[in-house]
Amino acid sequence: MHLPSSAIYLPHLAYDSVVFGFSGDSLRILIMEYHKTGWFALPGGFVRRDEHLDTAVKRGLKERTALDNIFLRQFHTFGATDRFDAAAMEAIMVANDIDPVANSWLLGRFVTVAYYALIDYKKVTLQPDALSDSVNWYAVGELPPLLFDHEHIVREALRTLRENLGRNLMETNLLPPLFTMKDLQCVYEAILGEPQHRSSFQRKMLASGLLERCEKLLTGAAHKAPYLYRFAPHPRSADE
Amino acid sequence: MHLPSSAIYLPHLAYDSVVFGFSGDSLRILIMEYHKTGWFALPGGFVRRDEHLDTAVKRGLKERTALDNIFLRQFHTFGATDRFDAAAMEAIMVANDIDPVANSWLLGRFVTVAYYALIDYKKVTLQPDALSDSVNWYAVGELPPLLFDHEHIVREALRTLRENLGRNLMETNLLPPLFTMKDLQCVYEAILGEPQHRSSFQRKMLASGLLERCEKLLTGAAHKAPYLYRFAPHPRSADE
DNA sequence: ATACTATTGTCTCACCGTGCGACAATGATA
DNA sequence: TATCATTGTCGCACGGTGAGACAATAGTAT
Repeated sequence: MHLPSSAIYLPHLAYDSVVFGFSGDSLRILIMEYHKTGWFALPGGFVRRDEHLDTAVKRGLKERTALDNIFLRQFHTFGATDRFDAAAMEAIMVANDIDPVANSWLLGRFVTVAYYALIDYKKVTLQPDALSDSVNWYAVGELPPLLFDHEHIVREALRTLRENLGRNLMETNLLPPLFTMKDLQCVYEAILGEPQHRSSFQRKMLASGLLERCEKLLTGAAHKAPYLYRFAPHPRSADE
Repeated sequence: MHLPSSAIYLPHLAYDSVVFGFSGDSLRILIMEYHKTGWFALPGGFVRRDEHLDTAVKRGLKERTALDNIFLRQFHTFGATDRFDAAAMEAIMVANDIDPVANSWLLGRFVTVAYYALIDYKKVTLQPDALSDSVNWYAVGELPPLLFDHEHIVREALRTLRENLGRNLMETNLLPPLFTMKDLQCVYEAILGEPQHRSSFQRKMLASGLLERCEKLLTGAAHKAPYLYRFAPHPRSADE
């Protein structure tokens, strides 16, 4: 079986990614399940010796989601000595017919750099890797128990995402090029986990200078046709 | 000469610390100068194989400042492939009579986890390490040219510090246990780099619920004696 | 064609935080 | 006792925000 080798990868250094998906209503996270163990974990990987850290994470994400140009942010590096569970890792290797002795570098301690990503999960075709049975979406709040310190990592990712929502959303590709104010509000509500007041939300968004209003929307809905908006290529400040 | 060995430290992983100091008026940063090279860099170090990442940073800081219980926050991990300059590193080793061949692990690529710290520089006795002539304070904005990507790291540290000022300041030990509103305002102004309006500042701080007011201050100053404040052990919310 | 319904864009109002200036209180000094 | 510098507080104007109200309108039912 093809396995990462200590010759090409930096030892003791890994990354994990918390991939948030959004599809109109709920916020979910990408979780992978290891072969024959029933264990769940965040998708992660290793960094090649001549590769930019950010590039490694993009590469891993592309392998699993077939998506390029993903919105991706590093948020914390976890370096506790007890965060890694060598026994669990060895069990995973055994379940996958990997020789723990020949690959003992995988049993050592790892410092992991954690990233979060935001993608539209309707656009994704999930692709399990060599070690995993499946990669699936789980609603935040209904996650299975995760290996290592991955639940902690998820909590920190969600906290950071909520703090930075305003600054991030424009680049996330979570919305189509043209969208209604209602669409935008749904994204905010899914991520923040609480309803937003319609009229205040609209006023705030319009005042932010991040949006450009376009033409009308006509699709068959029994009500007034809403405007379409797009993210402004060059966000304007207040005085324009 | 005593030198870190690849047997005790995690390879390819380092930390760098941006130590902000405050002494009543200006904000400064701790910069070290390498022996016989005239080159400046941030104080940093390596992580022992059985050591928590955070612990490694605390250890390094204690060696240089003799301070314990420092306010310390991780803010970013820098993982570009071109961030390290092997030629410069080799020159430093030669200037310090270190054999580059026997210590070639130091010439490879390093991913560095960056932290910032906030300390009161009146309480510090600076202690150069084995590789450095001196450790000194430099005002932000008057830094010497720094090695590697350290200027970039400093900019990011300052940005993060300013964003998180409100949440952090209580734990920084930048102020004595009891302090006046004026003292607090000076800290804010040094860090933010711009003057604050006295009365608004006072109102905002009192409303934050982070402060407790104590008795009067009597020290000889030709004016009304100001109240003394301390940080509330259990910050109260608005409704109390 | 007309009435009705659901949704949307906007307006108003009250409230709160903030920049900014004014004023009184007060400890030290002359 | 008078003066001064600094401090605590108050008032005002302004802008952002939560919350509700109302008119506009595209589709649907009658």
